[in-house]
Amino acid sequence: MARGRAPSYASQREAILAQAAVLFARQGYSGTSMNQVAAACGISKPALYHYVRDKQQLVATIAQEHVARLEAVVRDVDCLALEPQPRLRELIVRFVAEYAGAQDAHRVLTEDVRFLGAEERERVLAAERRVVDAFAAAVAAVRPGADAVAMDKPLAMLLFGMINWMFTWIKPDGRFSYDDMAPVVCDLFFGGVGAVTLPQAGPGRHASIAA
Amino acid sequence: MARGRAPSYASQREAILAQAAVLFARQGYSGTSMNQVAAACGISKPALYHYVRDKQQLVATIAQEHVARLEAVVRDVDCLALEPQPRLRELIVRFVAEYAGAQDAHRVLTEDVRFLGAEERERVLAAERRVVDAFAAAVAAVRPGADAVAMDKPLAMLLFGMINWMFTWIKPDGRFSYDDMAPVVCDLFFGGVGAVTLPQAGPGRHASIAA
DNA sequence: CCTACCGATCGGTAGG
DNA sequence: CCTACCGATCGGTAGG
Repeated sequence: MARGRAPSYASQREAILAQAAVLFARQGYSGTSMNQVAAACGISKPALYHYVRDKQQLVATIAQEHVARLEAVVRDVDCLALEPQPRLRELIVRFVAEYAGAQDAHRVLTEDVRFLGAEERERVLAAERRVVDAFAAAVAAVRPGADAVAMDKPLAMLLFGMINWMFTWIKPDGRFSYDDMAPVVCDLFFGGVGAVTLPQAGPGRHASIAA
Repeated sequence: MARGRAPSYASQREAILAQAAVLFARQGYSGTSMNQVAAACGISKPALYHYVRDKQQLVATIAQEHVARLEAVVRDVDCLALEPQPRLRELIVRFVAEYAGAQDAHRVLTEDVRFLGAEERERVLAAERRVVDAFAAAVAAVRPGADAVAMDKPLAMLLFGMINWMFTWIKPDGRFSYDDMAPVVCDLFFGGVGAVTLPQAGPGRHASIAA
């Protein structure tokens, strides 16, 4: 009876999600085959389909679980009941740490969600929107003023730009780590946010925020 | 003799590059077939291969021409011989304008260069590195100090993060345009860059810049 | 009748 | 510059 037993369903499925995230991040959604995912997990393709319904569900799960962790970070920081500036700082530091520990899932979230079906895509985008709104509210709180209503969301997006872009240039063996850069982002943002003024509308030219 | 004539080789090739950029940006490199490119151009697949050698050359040309335009912007601004702060401001404004007019090529540059062969990829990355170095030098010039040598490149990358990320959230029919956001980025960066201090190295933890 | 898979191959389509 | 194809591999599923 002491023959080799397969790992439990739950842990095997987790291993599949982790391997798939690596491959999707490296090769893109369409450039990654289910054969490759199966091979990376050391199982056959039919075995892979025992754990996941199809390729779309695989990427949907990776993205959904990642954005759910980001929402959890927002909730955790809310529970700390901090003053505006320490609160935004805590959000930044924790998001950077979350990204550092889930770079593959993060790339899947930012690049591969477009390949989902309309319904699943909307579910992920809705979660992203909640995270963005939480950051925009945190930005508004550190920058009270008449134009805050108009500018807090674009400022939050510039902030996301700084931290989302990090994974393209920070290398594990390099001089600066994600943890090193989080306070730099905070210094830059808190130092500069007071200097920002509402842009005057150009002649007939308009564009708005969607995310 | 007055029958329909094909457009000239050069203009047809330009049209193909533009159409291919749209499709690659929308569907990714692997998710876009050469059949789709041909169909979008209203030509047959063999006709498409009359203008391009293969799929990789197509994406390489799109990325190379885009990064070449960015290098041209750097040269043009250098020719203006501006003071440090107006110079960096001019770089930011012109880069944002360049992105706004080449969003598809920009996405191809940031997402699809990984699918090139080693040689072509290195050629594009080398051009990107020259652009980053120019920004890092411009950042160093507005921020003279002992730690400038260590921090100018990461600060330039945070700056690139803000402007590179814009194309993910600015919508053509929205409230803010690329042109509206360029001065906001300038205000935020110039206002905050003075507050940045060199991060103290964590215990045994290191990471550096590659791009 | 369940689970956890296997070797083989399905109908279509990819780049060329 | 088209029709007609190739070697291979795609995502997904058959029988056992």
